[in-house]
Amino acid sequence: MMDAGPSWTKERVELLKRLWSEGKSASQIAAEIGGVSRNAVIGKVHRLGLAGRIVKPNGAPPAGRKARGEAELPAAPAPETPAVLAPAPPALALIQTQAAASPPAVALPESARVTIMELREFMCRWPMGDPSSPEFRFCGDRAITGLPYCTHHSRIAYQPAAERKRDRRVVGFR
DNA sequence: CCCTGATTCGC
DNA sequence: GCGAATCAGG
Repeated sequence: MMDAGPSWTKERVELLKRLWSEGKSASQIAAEIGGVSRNAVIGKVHRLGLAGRIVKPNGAPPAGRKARGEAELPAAPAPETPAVLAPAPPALALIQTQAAASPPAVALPESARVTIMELREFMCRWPMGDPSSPEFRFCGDRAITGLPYCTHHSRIAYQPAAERKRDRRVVGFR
């Protein structure tokens, strides 16, 4: 006589609604309600039309997908040289390798350091730090006229082949 | 690897 | 309608 499984009874749905509106995560709700997986909770939430409850303060949606068919971008039209970016920016791998290889002592002339918003045309665009981090900065020193980098970083960026070969530690690529 | 929610699709 | 599988992203 027992039900095979306590599906979404009124009580359970209301509990779901309440917890969801309280900001509980799907897995938390699933645990509290019991008998259901977080997937079940999410599925139900969507069916109830409760999805996408609170929008982030700024406006960027927390996370989500678009659709199965078009997971990735169709193909960025490659908007030419962004102008704000260096014509030939050093590969990220290279940058990190260098940063890591540089002695903490007299590493880079971390004089300026600017955010992308503070970056000006005459400033050195040498990236410093993890681009995905809010701490990410550009060198910001006075760039050599006509070049995207300051003297210091220009030497690194436009290192002669011969010199590179000798000073191989920086390579990486591939 | 942990977590989040989103979507799909067979049941 | 349901929810596991799968996905994208933090």
